[in-house]
Amino acid sequence: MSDTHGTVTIRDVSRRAQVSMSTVSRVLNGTVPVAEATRSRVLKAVAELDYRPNAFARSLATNRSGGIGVIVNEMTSPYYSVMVSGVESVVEAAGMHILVASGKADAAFEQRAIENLRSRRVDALVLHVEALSDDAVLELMAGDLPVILVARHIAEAGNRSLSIDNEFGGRLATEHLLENGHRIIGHLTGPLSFPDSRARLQGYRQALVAAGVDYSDELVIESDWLEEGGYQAAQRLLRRRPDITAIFAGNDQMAAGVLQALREAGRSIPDEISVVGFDDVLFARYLYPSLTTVRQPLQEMGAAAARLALSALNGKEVEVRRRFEPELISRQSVRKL
Amino acid sequence: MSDTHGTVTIRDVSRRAQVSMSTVSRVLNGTVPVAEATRSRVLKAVAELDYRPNAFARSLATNRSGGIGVIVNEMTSPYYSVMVSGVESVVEAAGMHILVASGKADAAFEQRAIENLRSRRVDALVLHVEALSDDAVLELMAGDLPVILVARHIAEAGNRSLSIDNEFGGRLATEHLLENGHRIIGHLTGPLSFPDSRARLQGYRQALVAAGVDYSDELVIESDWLEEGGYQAAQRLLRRRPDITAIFAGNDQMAAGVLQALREAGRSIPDEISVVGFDDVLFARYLYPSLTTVRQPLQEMGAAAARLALSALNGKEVEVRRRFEPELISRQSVRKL
DNA sequence: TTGTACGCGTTATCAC
DNA sequence: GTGATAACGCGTACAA
Repeated sequence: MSDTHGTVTIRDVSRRAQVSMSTVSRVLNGTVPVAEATRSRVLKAVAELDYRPNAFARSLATNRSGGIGVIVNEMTSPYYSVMVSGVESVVEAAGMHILVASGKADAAFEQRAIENLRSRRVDALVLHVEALSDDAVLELMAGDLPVILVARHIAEAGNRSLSIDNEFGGRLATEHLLENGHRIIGHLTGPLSFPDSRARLQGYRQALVAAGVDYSDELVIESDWLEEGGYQAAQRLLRRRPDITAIFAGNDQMAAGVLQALREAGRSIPDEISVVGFDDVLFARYLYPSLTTVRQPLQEMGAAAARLALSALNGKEVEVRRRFEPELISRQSVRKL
Repeated sequence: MSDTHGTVTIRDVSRRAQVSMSTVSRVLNGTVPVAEATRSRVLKAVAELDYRPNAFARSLATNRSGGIGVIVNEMTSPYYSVMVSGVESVVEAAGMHILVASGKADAAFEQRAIENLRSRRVDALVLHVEALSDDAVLELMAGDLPVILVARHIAEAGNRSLSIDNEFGGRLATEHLLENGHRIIGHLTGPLSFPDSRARLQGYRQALVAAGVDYSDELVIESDWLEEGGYQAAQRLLRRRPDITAIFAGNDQMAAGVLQALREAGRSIPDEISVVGFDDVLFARYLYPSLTTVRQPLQEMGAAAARLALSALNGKEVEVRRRFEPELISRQSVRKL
């Protein structure tokens, strides 16, 4: 009826159902068995009064917020938002929620974001931090707040760190080109300060060697993950080695720049030059030609991280994969030689 | 030193600073002036003990969570995430945080999402809901929780609803094509059940008429916002009117499908046919040719919504723009005839 | 300007 | 299986 006369509390429910507040709490939380008759009486009162538990009071009593903190570089990025959505699906299903903060791949930002989420009293943290040092991360993990590390391998973090096999991904991309008959394959890396860049480069190199193709520094250019960087690097590569027949870009954004540079140079794709990207971001399929790339299972990794976080909370051990393997997505930007 | 022996509370600080708990509270919240000497003594104690206020207790006492709820169709969408980031920047600057939930453009989902955020006790709600009826929205807004409506105009919502002038956007796109000499201009709409679709169509029509070009149903096809839909609709359009020289797609995703269909039909873009999209999502610039489109000021609108929400909380009136105007972003997909 | 004492709504502990 | 009651940590009248 009239729910305007102040807030309905558990005490009101208890009075109406003629039981103690404790019993109401038990019915609602299902912690301890309650006689069926009492139970339904309580539920009836709850419905009639339209009672909603006060999350603040509950949190104060349990010292749990029901929130999981998530940190990624940039939540607007199509790349990270997929990971976040993986976390969310699991967390949501557990009746909890997520709080997202941006780290901007900057140590100070990341530190601040962590502090921020802590002050909000999140129950656990899922971190994708790129700038923070291993030591800082480990120190955080030593605290009492459960922390799960995503897309980053730190040996000392044990089973609390999930990672992607970037080396394997680099191999996948390169092997795909080799299998299509390519022998002169350029590679654009992200900044080599990123472990991901180095691992992908390593995979590229391994695949070449395994196929009996000599590795050459001349074919590798360090770039910056960005479209413009890919554009310029591709131009340099074309000047250095006009005989190149394929380019493996370290991410899709650089690949977009590569496509543009090739078009401007009058090289048709994939007829004259093939291109492979990395990430499989949303726009990869919209590029022209649609981009063959290496997909990272970000959604799955986010979900696994969430499961680990929840398990750390309820104490139940859970089996999740800790090393994720990328997958080749074949589209139109590669052609058989 | 040792911060492992239990939690530091405001009582510990008060004892150490030789003041009452109230005084500590005052210093921390700056509600009431405190003598400078006392103040610095308190701050010193806070620092020494590394005291962090308990957000739960604070919320229980103030009945404020510091959280602003945000609902969008899909938070992974590059489109909506921009709006969310607009909200976040303002909310964050105010020392608060956001909670995001997905509405999936489905009334039941939207209702559930709202209920969910309410149970988390958010202090205000920023809503981008497409399926929920006007009545349901108005009923919600009649409650005690401040609600700001985004990208949706409901007259009865008064100054709590922000909207984009889609009609103007449709005019912009069409006028741009007209100015470039085009006369036979097709238009692909989203589902006409969406007010946005109808408004953009209306703008298209107005621009034609204003330029003395007859409007023809034959040139308009209702589609579904999706790439595949745009692809098929473009094919139909080409069959109906092979003499068409330009297509205005109701959003960028359909425009991507249009580009593909045109390529397959052997019509070069923009030499034979020009294309304009709507939204300016992230991938618009990566399409080939890069897409001329109509940008929606989503970031700004999100920020304005956040400011309104905060103003509703602290009672201070604030001036914000309530009607937003889209803007033409000229790229490579349109050519002068 | 500062201190005292109570209330916020729930869960947990202990008794019955 | 159920009830009484003491925390939980902070804000805030009210008093001094």
